[in-house]
Amino acid sequence: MRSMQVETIPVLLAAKIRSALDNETIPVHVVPSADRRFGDYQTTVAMQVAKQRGVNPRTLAQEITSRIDMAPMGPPPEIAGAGFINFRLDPHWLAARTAALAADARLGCPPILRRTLVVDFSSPNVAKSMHVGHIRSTILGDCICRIGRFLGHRVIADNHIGDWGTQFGILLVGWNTLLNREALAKEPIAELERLYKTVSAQCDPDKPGYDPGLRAQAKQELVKLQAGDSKNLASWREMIRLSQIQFDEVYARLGVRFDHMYGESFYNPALKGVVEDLLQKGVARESEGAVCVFSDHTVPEKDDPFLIQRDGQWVDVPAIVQKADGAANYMTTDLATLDYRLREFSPDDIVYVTDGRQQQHFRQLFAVFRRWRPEAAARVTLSHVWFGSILGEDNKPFKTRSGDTVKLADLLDEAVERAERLIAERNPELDPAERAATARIIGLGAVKYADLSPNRQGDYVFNWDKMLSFQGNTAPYLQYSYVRIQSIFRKSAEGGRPVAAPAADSPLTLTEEAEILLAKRLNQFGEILPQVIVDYKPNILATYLFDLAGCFHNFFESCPVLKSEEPIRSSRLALCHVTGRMLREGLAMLGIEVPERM
RNA sequence: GCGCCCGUAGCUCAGUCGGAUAGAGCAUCAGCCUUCUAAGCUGAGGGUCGCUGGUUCGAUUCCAGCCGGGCGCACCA
Repeated sequence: MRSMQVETIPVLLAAKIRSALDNETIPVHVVPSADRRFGDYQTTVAMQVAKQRGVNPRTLAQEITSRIDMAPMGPPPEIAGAGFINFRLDPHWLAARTAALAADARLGCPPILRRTLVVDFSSPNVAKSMHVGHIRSTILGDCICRIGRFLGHRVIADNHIGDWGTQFGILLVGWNTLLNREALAKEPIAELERLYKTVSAQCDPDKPGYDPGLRAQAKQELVKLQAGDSKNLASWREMIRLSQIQFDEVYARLGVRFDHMYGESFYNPALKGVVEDLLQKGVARESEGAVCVFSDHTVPEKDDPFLIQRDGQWVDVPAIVQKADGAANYMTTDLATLDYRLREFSPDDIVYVTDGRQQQHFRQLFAVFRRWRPEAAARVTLSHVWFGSILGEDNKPFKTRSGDTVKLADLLDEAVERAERLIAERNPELDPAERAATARIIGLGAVKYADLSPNRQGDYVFNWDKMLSFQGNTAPYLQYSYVRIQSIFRKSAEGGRPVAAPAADSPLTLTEEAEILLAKRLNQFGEILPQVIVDYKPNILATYLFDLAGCFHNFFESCPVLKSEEPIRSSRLALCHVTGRMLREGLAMLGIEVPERM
């Protein structure tokens, strides 16, 4: 399929305005009109410019519109209110554009400057089960990758697995003293979690069974591991191997793929050099036995990630790159990772998808990196794409290590089971094999959509019913819209008239209100998709698809397709075809599949 | 204390580079299946956009100050 390589409607209209203003650089925002009475698109640029120039906005709007030639897009623009300029689209022009859209591989997305994007997401920990806390990063990150790829960017998905750190001291003590081989063979992650839980409780001074000796032993095992002790190294590798099996299973179910899974340990050999280089360049210095990066006082105190006000005084909150015990921490690892990625991939953007509580960490990380490698930092945009917490019914965050978390695998099972029950109820004719396959698509889609449709920065309360609700603004609603379109094509084929994909030059005939509204909405896909990636906000795409589905249902209710006469019939089939494709591909960008029947 | 985020319909949430009469879903009520899948569609009711000021022709959106909630604040990630 070819690409039509055209600009979006707001871009075309903005160009006309700029040319009318004799100013090619002025920012002009053309947006879909809030109300249908005000046409299809509107701009407030006349009021803004009039303000700067101290002239009457309506007069200026008059001047602008008199110099705009709208043909063949639509009638001359209208002026309304205080100086709004409203544009209307000619249905014939819209019909031609929609026909081209139907045959466009990019669904109307404008050409882009290709960028290289590294996306760091999911980041599960070895020896722990993946739980609801991992779901947002995994699904959001995957979605960003998918949209980036669709737009034509080079995307590198990198899973920064937690395979190193102090928890392995505790795990090794458990491994050496409490390991049940049988349990490990049966349920490796559950057994590893049991080891961790048992030993860590005894290493916690605030807990009843506290054993200082065991705590020292854990530290000892960690030191041995870090020093390359072969026995500990072998145990550690076994833990990673067992964990990797779990990760692979979950990712396969979710349809998430990574280009790399370099764990934290991958960067171990580089850590010493990072610290030395920071010291040598004067970015870091020793403080209380640790190696730290302090504020360089180049930004106002309140914007300085290395300062905080306490009791009216600005005090240092340095970034620690080497602890007093000589060990590196996650700041060091992240710096080494950043350095590696820049050398290996030469990215234009690096995106970190984590929860919002790590905002300070990333502000410090980015600031340290800019001071450490200014020339490299100038070539890359670093973004922390953060999201809110998942809360329990009591409005308190899920605790990560206290056992009360819902396992991701269980969540997915439950979603699929619920979907299967619902399908059996609604559509008993589906044979069991198709029902199972459809249940998987619907159940997983519901879970993903529940995470992608709200604003990522908000917290949300975990709730089975809400997450798996199949009514209203949900994935099943969108999938259902697609299914109904496919049903039309099936019916047509059964009647001996299979429907071919519409050609770019096959004319559409748009007469009914619902057809025109649907066509307008279809043409907005190319406007919203770039917005989604600019702010990394998949909910914009989700909202668009929901809205599109609404327009389709509206059209579907009021405009018979197969029973209408030519040329209306072909025209409506083309509308169905492009809507179906947009729903399928739009949902695919959210990581959601579509069934043919449900 | 300081920083970040949040506060929009009974509930869950969209919407802000300032724009016209603030939108959905759920729930409630009233309609629509002999007709392309009713997981749908149409309509109704429901709002001091936390409060108070400021900037502006125009503020849910920007600024300041409050109120309420969440998170974070040297060697965990």
